[in-house]
Amino acid sequence: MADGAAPDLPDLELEQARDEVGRLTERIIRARDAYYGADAEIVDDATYDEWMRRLEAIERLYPQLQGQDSPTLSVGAASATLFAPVEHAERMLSLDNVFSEEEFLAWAARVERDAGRAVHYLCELKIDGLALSLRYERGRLVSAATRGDGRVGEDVTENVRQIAGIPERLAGEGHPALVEVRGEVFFTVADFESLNAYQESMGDRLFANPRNAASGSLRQKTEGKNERQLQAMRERLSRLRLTVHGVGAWRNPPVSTQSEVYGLLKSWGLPTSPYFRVASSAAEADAFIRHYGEHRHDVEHEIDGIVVKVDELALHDELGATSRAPRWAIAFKYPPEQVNTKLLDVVVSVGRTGRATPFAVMEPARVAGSVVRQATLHNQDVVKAKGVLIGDTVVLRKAGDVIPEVLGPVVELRDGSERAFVMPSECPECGSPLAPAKEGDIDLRCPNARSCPAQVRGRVEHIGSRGALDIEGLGEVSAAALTQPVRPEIPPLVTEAGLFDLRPEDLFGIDVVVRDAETGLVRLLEDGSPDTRSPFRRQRKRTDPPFDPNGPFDGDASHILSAAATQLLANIEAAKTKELWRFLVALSIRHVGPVAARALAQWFGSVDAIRAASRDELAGVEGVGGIIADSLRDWFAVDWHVEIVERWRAAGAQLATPGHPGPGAVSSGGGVLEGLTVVATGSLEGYTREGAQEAIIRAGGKAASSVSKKTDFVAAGPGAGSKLAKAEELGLRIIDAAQFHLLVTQGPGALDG
DNA sequence: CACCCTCGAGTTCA
DNA sequence: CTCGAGGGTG
Repeated sequence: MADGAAPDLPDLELEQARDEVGRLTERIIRARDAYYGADAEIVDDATYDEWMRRLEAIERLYPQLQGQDSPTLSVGAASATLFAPVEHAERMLSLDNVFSEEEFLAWAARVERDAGRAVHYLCELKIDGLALSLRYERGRLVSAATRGDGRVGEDVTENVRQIAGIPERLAGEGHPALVEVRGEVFFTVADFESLNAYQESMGDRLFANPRNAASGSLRQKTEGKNERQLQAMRERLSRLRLTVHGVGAWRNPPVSTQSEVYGLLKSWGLPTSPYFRVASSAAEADAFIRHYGEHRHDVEHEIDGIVVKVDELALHDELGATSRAPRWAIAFKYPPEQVNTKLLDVVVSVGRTGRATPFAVMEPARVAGSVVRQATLHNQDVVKAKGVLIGDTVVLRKAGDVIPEVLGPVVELRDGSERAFVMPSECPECGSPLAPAKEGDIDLRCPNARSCPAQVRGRVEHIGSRGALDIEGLGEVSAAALTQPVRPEIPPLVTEAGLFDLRPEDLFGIDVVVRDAETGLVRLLEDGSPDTRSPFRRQRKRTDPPFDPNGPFDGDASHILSAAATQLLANIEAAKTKELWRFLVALSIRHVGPVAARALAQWFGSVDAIRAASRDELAGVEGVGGIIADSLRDWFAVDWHVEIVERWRAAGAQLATPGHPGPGAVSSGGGVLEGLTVVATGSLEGYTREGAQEAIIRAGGKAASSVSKKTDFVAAGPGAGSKLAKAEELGLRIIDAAQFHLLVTQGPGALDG
C-alpha cells in the first residue's frame, strides 16, 4: 500500500506505459470530478494517492507521455492552492495525440467519413508553453487562469496583467458579453536564454527549459519578496509572450470557420500566431506537419507538435467530443527531444591527441528520431557537475538536434545500487599514467604519443580524413586493422611513418576481431575464441589456386586481396602528390588545422622550409602566432616525428608545392572575392561541403567556418541550421546555390545585375 | 582587452 | 553540427 516510495517500474515498455497513462488519467479525472462536483466519493484517498504516484513515476520514466492536461500537473493534485482556484466558464478540453503520419491520416480519414464530405484543416504550431484562459467580460479582462484539471484552474491574473501585448480592453466593437480566450504563454528561445543569463548573473538557479521557466514565472507571488527578488520577477514576466488560438463560452460566434475566429481575435488586438495554414486536404495538412518537423528550430519558440483542427465550425458540433477531448481536433506530437534512459557505464576513450574522454554508455534510447547509446561527458569535472552515477536513470537530449547530451540524473528513481564514476589514473589502452599536459589543466592525457595504440590508430585515421589527405578507404576500421590486427603479431603500421611503404603482402594476412555493432563487445565463436575477419583478403573462388596466408607471398596480389584493399593501396599511392597543406594537417601537429596549414604552406612552400624556419619567421605568417610557432618547433624537435617526414619523403610523398620559389612568396592576390568572407552552410546544389570552400578560396575569398558580423555572404542551402539563423539575426546577405555559383565565378557584382 | 575565429572531439545519418 | 577551450587580431 501507499508508503510514499516511487513504485517499481520493471521493464515497462513505452507502448504499455502509454496505455497505462491513459487508463490512470481517466480514473483519476473521474475520481476528481466526483470529488469537486458532488459529495460522492468513488475511491478512497489511499487508492487515489496510489494512482497518482504510479502516474508520476511513469511520467518521470517517459516524460513524452505527460500531456499538458495530466492530472499530475494540476491544482487538485500536487501543491494545492498557491493561487486561488478559478472555475472555467467552459471546460478546457485537451487534445488526443497522434505520433505518426499514419495515425494522423487515419484520424483525418475518420473525420471525413463521419462528416460525410471533404473538410478543411486549420494547422498551427503547438507551442511548448503553458495553457492559459483569459476571461473577458464586455471586452474587459477580468481574470486569467491556468488550465488546471480543465474544469478548475489557478488564478494568475495579477501576473498575466504584466505580460506585454495582452490587452486590458479588447479593441473594436461588438464583443460578446462573456468570452474566454484560450492561448499559450511561453518564452522564445532567445528570451529564455537571456533570462537564464540574467538568472546566472544574479546567482539564481537556471531553468531547465522554456516551458518550465514559463510555468514557474506565472506562479510567482509578490508577497514576502525583497526589492531584488521583485526585480527578478519583473525580468521574468516582462519576457513572457502569449498567443491565442481559441475561444470558450462564446455562444453564437458570427463566423463559420475556426480561421475566421482567429481573424476576429486578431482584430480585437489579441496576439495570434503567424504560423498557421488552412489546408484543403489531409495530405496538405500532412505536408505542413512534415515541413515543421524539419524546420522545428527555425521558429523562435519551442514547439512539441502541430495542432490540426477542422476549420468548419458547424462540423465541430456534428463531430462532438469524448469525455476528455474534441473529435474535431488532434495534436500531432513530434518525437521527444528529451527522454529518460539507463546509464549503464562510463567508459574512457583516448583520442589521437592522447586526451582521455569519459563517455556515457546507455541503454539504447530513441531521441529526436534516432537511436542513441553513447554521449560524451567531456571530462571528470563535467561528470561530477552533472551528478550522474553509474546505474542512474538519466535525462538524455540532442543538443541542436544532433549531438546527444546527458543532462543529469533522475534522482527520485535511484535505488541505492548506483555507484560513482572514478576517473582511471592509467590510459585504458596502453596503461601509461594519465596526467594533465600542464599545471591546472582539467583534461588528462596519455603521454605515450608514439606507441599508445589508441593514439596511433587515431592519427592514422586522421590522415585519411577529409580535412587531411582525404584517402578513401582509410577510416576507422582500416586504421584499426592496420595498427592493431590480432594477427600478425607485429602490425603493418607501428606508427604512421610506414603508411606510404605498405605493400600488398602487408595487407593480405591481416585478421581483425569482429565487434558486435550493438554492444561493442568482441564476438566469440562457439569454442570461446574471438570471431575474426580478414577485411583485406578476397573471398576465395573455387577456381582460385589455394593459398596459405602464412606462406611465402608470390608477388601477385590480384587474386588474394579484396577490392577494398587494392583500392586502398591505390588511394594511398595517389595521396603522395596531394597539396602541401594536406600533409601538414596529416602530421597531427597541435594547433595546426586546415586554416593554419594553408597559411604555412602558402608562405613556405615545403615541409623542409617550415622545419628550418625560426620561431619569429613562423609567427610572422598571418594567422600564426607564438603558440602555433612553438608548437611547430617542438614537433620538429622530436626524432620520431622527423622520421615520419623522412620516411614519407623516401616513399615518394611530395611534401612541397611544385614551383614554389621558397619562403616569403606572397599570394598572387586578386580574384573576384578578394577581401570578402563567405560562409557556406546546408547543402548547396552543385557543390560538396569541401568543394564550396575550395571555390571560395580559389576565387580569392576567405572561407570562414562560423558566421559573425565580419561575414560578407552566407550561402545557405536546404538543411542549413543555426548558421542561417545567426545570419538572419545579424542581417547578413544570404544567397542560394545559384547565386553562390555566380559569386565565386564572377564576383559580388554579378549578384546585383 | 574584446571580440572573433579556429581547433579538436564526439556523434549519427544517408 | 555544436560545444568548450584557447589562440590571434584590431
